[in-house]
Amino acid sequence: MTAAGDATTGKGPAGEDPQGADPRDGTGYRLTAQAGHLLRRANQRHLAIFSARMPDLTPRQFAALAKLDEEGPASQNQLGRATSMDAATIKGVIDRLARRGLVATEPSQEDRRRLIVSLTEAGAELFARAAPVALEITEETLAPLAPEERRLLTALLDRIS
Amino acid sequence: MTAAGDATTGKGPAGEDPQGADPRDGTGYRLTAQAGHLLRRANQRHLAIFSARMPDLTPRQFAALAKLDEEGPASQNQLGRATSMDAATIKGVIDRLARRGLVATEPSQEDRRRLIVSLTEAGAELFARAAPVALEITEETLAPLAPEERRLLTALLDRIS
DNA sequence: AGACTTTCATTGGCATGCAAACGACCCGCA
DNA sequence: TGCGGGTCGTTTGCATGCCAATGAAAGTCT
Repeated sequence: MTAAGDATTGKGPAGEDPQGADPRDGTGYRLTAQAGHLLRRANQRHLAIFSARMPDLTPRQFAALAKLDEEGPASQNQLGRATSMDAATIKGVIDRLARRGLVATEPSQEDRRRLIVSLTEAGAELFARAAPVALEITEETLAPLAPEERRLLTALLDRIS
Repeated sequence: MTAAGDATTGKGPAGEDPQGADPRDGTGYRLTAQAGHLLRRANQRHLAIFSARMPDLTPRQFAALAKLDEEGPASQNQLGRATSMDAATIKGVIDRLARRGLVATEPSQEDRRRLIVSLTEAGAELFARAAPVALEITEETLAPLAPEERRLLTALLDRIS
């Protein structure tokens, strides 16, 4: 270990307060006990696993390809809603995918505001190769949990989404 | 809200595959069933709640204040590790907090590489007012769950972090 | 002491993510 | 038929978030 004056604050063992309010100090707040912090950390680990296993696609780019594969062509905003990205975000994602030739865009005939996005041949092929890896990523993300716990976590996350 | 909630049973002969692989289509991938997607969506909802309840502070800015209040002054990188932000990210957060006079920075005496960050009077006061709100944010984030489920989710998230 | 390894802070670059503002366009309704 | 409200895509601005590279400063090992 390093001896560079790095007090790791061992703190007390004690029966912790699961809510994060701690009577020991004035404000009663422990960052690491908050749901938001835990969600962020879990997500961070997941993203690290993702980029290690699928270096050529970002999670969002893959999500867009997956949804296009799942549901077929859609307008940009539709696709954004389906993947939980706002209009500004999905635009950047689609632009980058289009620049790589993984998706194609064309204006809609019925509604001239809309920009229809569809998978290209290359995009479909890449997705087909990537999908199994994506399942492995989910697997590795949930690796610390037993099968029963994985289903439970999934269900709980879905309910607070 | 979706049918993914009943994933706790062994299921029948050919029920849903909770892992997200679905034999019905070629690639066998359902985006909305993946842990990463659910983590992201849950986090998204949490961030929305946060910014609605605490418009003057971002989650990361608040986290930095909270950690400083909890552990006292620390170097920038130390604080980053304590709040799970990398060196590049924590720098921006501290810069913005310093510009608002909520934290102060000064070079360390013992180690001239280090930049010691501490709460200012104003920062401590703001945190004192914000901490109760932060607890409410956690509360609202977990509102859809029963107390027992909240503890369970927290524990599961901690294990995959 | 001198070389090698680490750590610290900073910077540049790329990719989200969200809010707000815009112009174009569609639709229901008076 | 014309108009106001809502949608679509775009752009700008700000705040993460991470990687890689860099120079300065410590620490370690011989």
